[in-house]
Amino acid sequence: MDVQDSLELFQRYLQSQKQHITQTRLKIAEEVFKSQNHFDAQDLWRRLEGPRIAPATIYRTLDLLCRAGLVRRMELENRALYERVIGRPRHEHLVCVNCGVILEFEEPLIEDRLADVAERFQFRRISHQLVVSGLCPDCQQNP
Amino acid sequence: MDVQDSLELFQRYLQSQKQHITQTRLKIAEEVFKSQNHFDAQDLWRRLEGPRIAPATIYRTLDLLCRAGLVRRMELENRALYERVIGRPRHEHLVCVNCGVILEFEEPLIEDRLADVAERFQFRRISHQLVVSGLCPDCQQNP
DNA sequence: CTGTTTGCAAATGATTTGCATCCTA
DNA sequence: TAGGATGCAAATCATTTGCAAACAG
Repeated sequence: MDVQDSLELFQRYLQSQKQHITQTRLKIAEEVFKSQNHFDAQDLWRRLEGPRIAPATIYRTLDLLCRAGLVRRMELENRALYERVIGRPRHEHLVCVNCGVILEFEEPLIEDRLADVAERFQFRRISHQLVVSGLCPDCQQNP
Repeated sequence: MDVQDSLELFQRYLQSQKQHITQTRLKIAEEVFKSQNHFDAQDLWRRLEGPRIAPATIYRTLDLLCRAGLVRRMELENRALYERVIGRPRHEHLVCVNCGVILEFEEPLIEDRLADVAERFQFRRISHQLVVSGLCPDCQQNP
């Protein structure tokens, strides 16, 4: 699943929603699909300096990418982070409250539990976010 | 665990931190401990109308209550909700993206998994938040 | 008394919105 | 060519901060 494949999925999503495939959207999506880490809307905007893209458009496009299921948004203290999701295993996050480092872990059993819970409540799941806050190994040493 | 007991714990916390026990802090804490539901800082401020309490003080006091472990803060889309934690079983949340209703569930197995993960990463947990977004039973009927 | 805490008002900062113009389809 | 998409700038809105006055210990 490389950048081109992801872009194609995005285009297919736009078509399915009868939305326009524009240069701006492709430019933003490409930068997102090239990302290796978590980033916020400002980061992305800075990385796209050069082409004159408005912050508003960044937000609008990130929203589209989330709806398309290609990007995940996670709410942290006072800011939202995004990450490419497509072509990556499902995972959750450990966030260090001291240095801010984000570690990822996979724990399929949790997903199973959530499926049970949803069924019990007759709740139709769309997404979830699990964030564990604490101290990473480094910050336990140097507090 | 009633309001008085909770207030006492708060006072004990303040003393342990060498912070003042003020009328304003007690007033806010009391209102928090009386709450039955999730609320945001604005809600709380509105409920305290009458005594002239500044929003800034609400935020500062909520922060203290969280540090004291008596209140939990949860990050939702574009806003933070708080809930009284003391004297209640640990639980996670289902949030309906349509009507906003918040359902709670207990799932101790998830906590166990997180303990394992933390050990594996040598990560010292402080707190976590798990929010499942989706459609509640009602909103599946009337979309 | 002396350092904290508070109210007030102003500052912040991320995100959203209104709108004229531009660009897909 | 028509209606959606974009850039721009202004508007929002929750939260934070600076500071003089009020208060707890």
